[in-house]
Amino acid sequence: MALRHAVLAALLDGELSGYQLAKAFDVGVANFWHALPQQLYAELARLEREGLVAGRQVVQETRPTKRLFHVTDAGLTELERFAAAASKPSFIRDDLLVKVQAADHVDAGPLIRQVEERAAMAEAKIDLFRRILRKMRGDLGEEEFLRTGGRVGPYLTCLRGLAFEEGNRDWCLRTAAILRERSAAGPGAGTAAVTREGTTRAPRSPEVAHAER
Amino acid sequence: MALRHAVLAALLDGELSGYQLAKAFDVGVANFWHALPQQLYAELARLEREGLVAGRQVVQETRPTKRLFHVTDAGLTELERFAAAASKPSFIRDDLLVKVQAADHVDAGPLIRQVEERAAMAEAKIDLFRRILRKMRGDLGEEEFLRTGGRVGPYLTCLRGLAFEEGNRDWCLRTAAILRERSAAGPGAGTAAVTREGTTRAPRSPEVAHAER
DNA sequence: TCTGAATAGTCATATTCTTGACTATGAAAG
DNA sequence: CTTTCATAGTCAAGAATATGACTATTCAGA
Repeated sequence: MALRHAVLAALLDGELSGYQLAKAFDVGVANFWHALPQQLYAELARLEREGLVAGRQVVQETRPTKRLFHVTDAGLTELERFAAAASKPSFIRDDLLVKVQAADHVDAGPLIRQVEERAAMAEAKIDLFRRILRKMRGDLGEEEFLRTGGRVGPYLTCLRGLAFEEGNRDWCLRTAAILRERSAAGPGAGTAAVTREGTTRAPRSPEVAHAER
Repeated sequence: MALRHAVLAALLDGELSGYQLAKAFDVGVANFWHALPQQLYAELARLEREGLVAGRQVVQETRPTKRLFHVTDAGLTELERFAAAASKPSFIRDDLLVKVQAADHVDAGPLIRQVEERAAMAEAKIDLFRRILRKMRGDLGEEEFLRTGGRVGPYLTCLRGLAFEEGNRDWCLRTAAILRERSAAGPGAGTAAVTREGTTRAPRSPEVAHAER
């Protein structure tokens, strides 16, 4: 039940429509959470039923009518409660890491391409985050903004996003370089064959094994 | 469907029981994926039905009987296919970031405590990862190991985990320092009250609003 | 000797997230 | 003048994850 709180937190900086929320929680700017439009519309409906957010309809001349949501006092209270409760640790869950884990046993070519692609994506996010941060702090220097500025929450989460993507990029570049070097230097073949004989797949070592079926 | 591949990747380094897998996918060492024991036992059963892993029973004198699993050739082929397919981007999803996003609107005290607690957890993981890396590379220096060693996959994912936790720790310490400073310097109160008047909660700005209900 | 932790594994339920649709409208691009 | 993009939102179904409880045995410590 953290999506609801993520939505509440996102709505703190001003009213947003479901559609705007969906964009914020999608690509790029999703610094602190990620969710698809369907989830967000559903969550907004639930939150409204429970009185934690309230929406008002805004009829537009040029665009379809939308509903802008804002956090109610009850919502703020709930957020307060959530913020004071224990956080569950966060885990990494990344396709690409699974593939790198298996790097010694699979074809290096496609893997290297994907790692480099990821590095490029990280670079793009880094640019984006830097722009967002500049915009948030305005004329002030970072240190000054963090001491004296208003609403540092979004700035801090964006800083985390930036550092994360920098770490991502650096690791991807290094990993790509290493995999390239190894697949070039690999004795004979540069593919999975190298390790299929090289390392032990250990197809049944004796061990303590008494019975076996 | 990435858990199955995470399991396959984890089994590449040698046979493991469901229980051992569960430990690897739980706290700490879960560098590239995280899952609970129930998921893993279920996934192992599925993988075995589909012939991607095979298990052998090992009766132990002192401990309950266990089953050790290893990846079959079909499993290796499937992993190969997975590694060559496109990766879906990974997203951050973190309770603590949601709370920090709302930092300007909630009580700073509990939040600071949690951020510092997280910093300590990160520090512990850093130590753990450093130990694991040292063990993996043995006598070799890191660069040398990455060039010439066997099975660099796990080493690389562990490096990512290390960098991630270092980023975590640094960000947590900085965030805690900033929140502390601000809650100390806050005019009058150091709590949510600061922003409840300070920044705009914008309870209905006029905007384009034609109709409203 | 009792207690708790570690080993080894399972069941059922509930929540959450993802996939793949589908309805509309207006504006810009070709 | 048609296609595509951006806005705005919704439904249904399925896969993946999480929660909580449960059965056993052995070893170490109070």
